[in-house]
Amino acid sequence: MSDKQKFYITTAIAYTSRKPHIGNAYDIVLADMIARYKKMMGFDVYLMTGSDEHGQKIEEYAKAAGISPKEYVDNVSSQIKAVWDSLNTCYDKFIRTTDSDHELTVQKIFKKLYEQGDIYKGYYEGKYCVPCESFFTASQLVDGKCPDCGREVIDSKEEAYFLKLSKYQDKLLEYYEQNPDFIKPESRKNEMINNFLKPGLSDLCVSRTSFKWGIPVPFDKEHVIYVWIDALSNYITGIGYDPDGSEDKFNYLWPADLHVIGKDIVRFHTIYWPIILMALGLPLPKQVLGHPWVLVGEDKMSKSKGNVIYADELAEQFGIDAVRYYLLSEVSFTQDGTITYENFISKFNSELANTLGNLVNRCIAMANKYFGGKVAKGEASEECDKELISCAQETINDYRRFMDIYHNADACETVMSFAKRCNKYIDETAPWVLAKDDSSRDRLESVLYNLLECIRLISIMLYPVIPDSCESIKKQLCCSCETLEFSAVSQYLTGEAVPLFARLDAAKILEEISAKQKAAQKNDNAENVAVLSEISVEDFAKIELRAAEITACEPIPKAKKLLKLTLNDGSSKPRTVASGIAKWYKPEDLTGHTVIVVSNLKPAKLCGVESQGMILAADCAEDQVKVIFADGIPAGSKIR
RNA sequence: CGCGGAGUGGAGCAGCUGGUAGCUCGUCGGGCUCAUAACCCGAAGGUCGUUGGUUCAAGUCCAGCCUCCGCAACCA
Repeated sequence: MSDKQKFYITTAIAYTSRKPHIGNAYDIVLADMIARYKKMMGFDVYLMTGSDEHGQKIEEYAKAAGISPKEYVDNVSSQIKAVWDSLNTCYDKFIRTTDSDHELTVQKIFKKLYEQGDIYKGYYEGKYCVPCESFFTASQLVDGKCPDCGREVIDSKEEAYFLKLSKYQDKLLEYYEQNPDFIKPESRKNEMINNFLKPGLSDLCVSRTSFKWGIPVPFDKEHVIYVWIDALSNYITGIGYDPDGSEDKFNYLWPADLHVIGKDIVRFHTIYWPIILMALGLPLPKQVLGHPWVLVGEDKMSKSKGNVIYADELAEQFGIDAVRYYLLSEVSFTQDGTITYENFISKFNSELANTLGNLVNRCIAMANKYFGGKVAKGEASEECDKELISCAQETINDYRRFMDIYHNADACETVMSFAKRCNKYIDETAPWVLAKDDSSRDRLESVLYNLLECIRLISIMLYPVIPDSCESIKKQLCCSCETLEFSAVSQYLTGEAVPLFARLDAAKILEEISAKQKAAQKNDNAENVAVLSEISVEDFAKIELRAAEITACEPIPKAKKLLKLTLNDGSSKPRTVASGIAKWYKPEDLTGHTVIVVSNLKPAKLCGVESQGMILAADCAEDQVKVIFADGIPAGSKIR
């Protein structure tokens, strides 16, 4: 295919439950950066990404939306693709697990593994709570009873297919040992060995009967193939694997050189996936990179918290490269990165606009102003020249070293501090002073040449991170030389100076954003006032409310949010109620007060305490709850 | 003793295999004017959560404790 060495890189495929947020997008941006870097280093790169589209959740979401699962995933998958595209990512293939060739191959894989005995039919044994219609493992039970309702559970068996993990366990450990770089970062590998491999693997359940939206087991229509074999196989089905004879493309590309995934799914990629491959007789991927997450402030992003940031919207507002740069320079190799608008703007202004953008702009401007853009290589004999050049060389070395091990944030930092060094060089040489004196014309020219060379090197190094901006630099330099070496160009003829990044007005933007968020929140609240449908008097009559005096109150150990209340509800027996108000009330604040209790609520067990009813409380504001006191009303009074 | 992560100048972070505590932003003072109110220099500011231990020497290793944050359990 090519005389270059191949590099096959994949991202995790995104789950089509909803539009991906910026944290999900980190995966593809990181992979894209690596892909671009590897291309630059002369590899024949193939980057695959895609969407994971089966499963119970999607079945449910589609049902709730009143459309078919296929319609649902078609919609979300195209959103995923749109977000990826909005970030200027250059993937070669976008696979969908609903692609017919993928589905067909997965069935073949399943069948092959079954026929050779690596998959067998067995029973998923567990405890079943009939009223809750739920399965639990023995460890999930509370006092041997249903953790949801506290009632007795029965032993139950469900037919299912299993993959023999245990059979390959030793071989897998051996692979870890022989390939010390298989899992990165290192800490994740230790996690896998200590938590899963050492205790011993139990066989993996690879089919389900509880939902239909999946690839059917080809020889047993009651079952669908569960996510493991379906989703993980994308890495081979997407490039033409076939148990009956694969395409050339597969033979060329496999094994993958790098799986880029989030740290939460390392286990699936370093235990289940290699074992599936071993069972298929295929070589294992060379490396799995489990990257950290992007958090919003302190929190994980979630829709319910209302702190979701979408990459495409951010790119729309601030520019594609701004988003790429933020992600790639902020999220380090092992530690979660955080994103806030404040940080985003501050980083944008200080690093992209002030340090880099301004450097390029002032240098091109000077080249044009003093030499009409025509700047040739000259002597670089002064001390500061030598320093600059050796700094350039050092930067290139460090940059390569970091990029080769995917320390993207460190690579960005290295290049940025080199840009700072260039700014300093301008101060040291003061070209505007040289320009005043005709006799220092040669000196001025070589100073500018040195700067333009440095800018060229920076644009090459940052290309994988901020491709559009680096293209723009190239255009301004009118130079297509991509040799990562100082002094590779003999003469420049620069073009018009175009600012790369316009500084952002932080105060103004933050104000706009908070106004927008407030408006959105108001909308939410307005909707919440009347979201429930009307009920009849009869419905209301089903609820029994009584006044009850709190006779005792204590915290529940192990429960952060719960208080255990003992109530006198007028009856002879004290009533116990667990209430999630520990954050706002101390036990002594409540004892002696009278409250209103829903007295005919089905009891439930919470953190080991049986709660017989609930007390009324109001959600007053964001994160503020007030109990409704009914002091003075005799205990046991019926409320209507 | 549920699992895991973290506690370093005002903020956000580096500090791997132990030997004078660094970076970015912010603050203050100065310089420069080619450039995007940018750029450059200097200063202030930390007993590196706490206690004890190992060592000639500990953010850096060990043990205990405290606090914060996720997850799990959980707002009946």
